Amino acid sequence: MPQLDGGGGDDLGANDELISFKDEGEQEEKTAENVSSERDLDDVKSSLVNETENNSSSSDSEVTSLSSLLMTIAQHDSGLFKASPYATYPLLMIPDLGNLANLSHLGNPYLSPGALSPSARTSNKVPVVQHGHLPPFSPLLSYSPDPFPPRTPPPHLSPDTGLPRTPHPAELSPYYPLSPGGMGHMTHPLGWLPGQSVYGIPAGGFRPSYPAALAMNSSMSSRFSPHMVPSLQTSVSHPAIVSTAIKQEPRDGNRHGCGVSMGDREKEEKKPHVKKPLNAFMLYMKEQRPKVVAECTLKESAAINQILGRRWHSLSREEQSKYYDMARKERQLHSQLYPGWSARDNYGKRKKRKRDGRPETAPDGQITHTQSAAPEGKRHRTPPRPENYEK
DNA sequence: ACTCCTTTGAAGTGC
DNA sequence: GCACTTCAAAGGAGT
Repeated sequence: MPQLDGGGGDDLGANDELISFKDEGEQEEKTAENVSSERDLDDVKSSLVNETENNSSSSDSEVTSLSSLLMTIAQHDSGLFKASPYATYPLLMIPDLGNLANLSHLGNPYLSPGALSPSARTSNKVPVVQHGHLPPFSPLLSYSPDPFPPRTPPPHLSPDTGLPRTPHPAELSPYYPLSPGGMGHMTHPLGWLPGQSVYGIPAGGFRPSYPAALAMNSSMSSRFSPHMVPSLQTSVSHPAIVSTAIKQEPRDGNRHGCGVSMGDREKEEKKPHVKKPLNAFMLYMKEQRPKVVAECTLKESAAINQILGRRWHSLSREEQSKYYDMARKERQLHSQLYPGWSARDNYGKRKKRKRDGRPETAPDGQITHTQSAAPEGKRHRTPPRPENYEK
């Protein structure tokens, strides 16, 4: 494992204990990994493909089972993907919030040079100005102390009236093209990839996306005096926001089974579902999945994820730290955008899973089940984070 | 149409 | 503080 002497001084996760859930076989595999690290990827790929194809055509149910397929993958996966996972590492994440200005020249889609307010340039924190009368995302709309706004009306102002108009994110970031209907078709440069389906956008619109909000924060803060800040009830949604009414629509009349009245239920359904920020591994998966799919023709996500899990473990501490860093920034931004959000809010948003086939009661009283796939003793705990990790 | 599978990590809950 | 649970993504497979 590339990780991490989780010493107490390790700010990557000093308090977290690294529990390897690799079994002994995987230890051996680790050695084999080194030995086979130079194997021709094409050979492995073709082997994988062949075996996969054989599996799919075989009448042997043992062979066709997913588990046997995964065994096959496991056999071939040792040291399989040694290419740097950063060969195409995009500058996806909002860089360290305190260093945004320094990084903006690198092509960060969210920022233009000089977009940050002085406070943002010098602070590690996203400037937060919380006004009770503003919508929840207002924290990102800090007002710039910049006393010298541009004399010419910015694009956010109507050329006719000089009054503020709501800037569309497409105007703020190249990543947010306008959809034909005028609704913002938001895609997150981090992996909310172009063409990816957009999460539910309620009529009134949601808060702006991370990048859009940040772009707004950046650009507007230097352009607008407080009274000029336009409404941000744009028709934009963050991919993390899912309209419950659209994505989580219960089919029965009383899915929650707790006597929720129709009105309450409707309200609940319409309440946007703010998703969890992606963790380091999820970010890694999002980035690497297409490569793995292309490399081994596998499409089954479960199999892909197993491969990605192994590749994740094969990453060096430094490599992993990049993703931990990205994830940390995601969480920071998420918390800035949704200060009151809790992961608990989403409990029960998914269909519950069973544990050992037994129904289980979730914290909210719903039937649930745990990660049945993780065998006893292999269940993971939070591993230590890379060296520069900060909560 | 819906759920499961499979991975790791963050965060929540309960003791 | 520990153990456990849930949910983030993904898409094929199974019901």
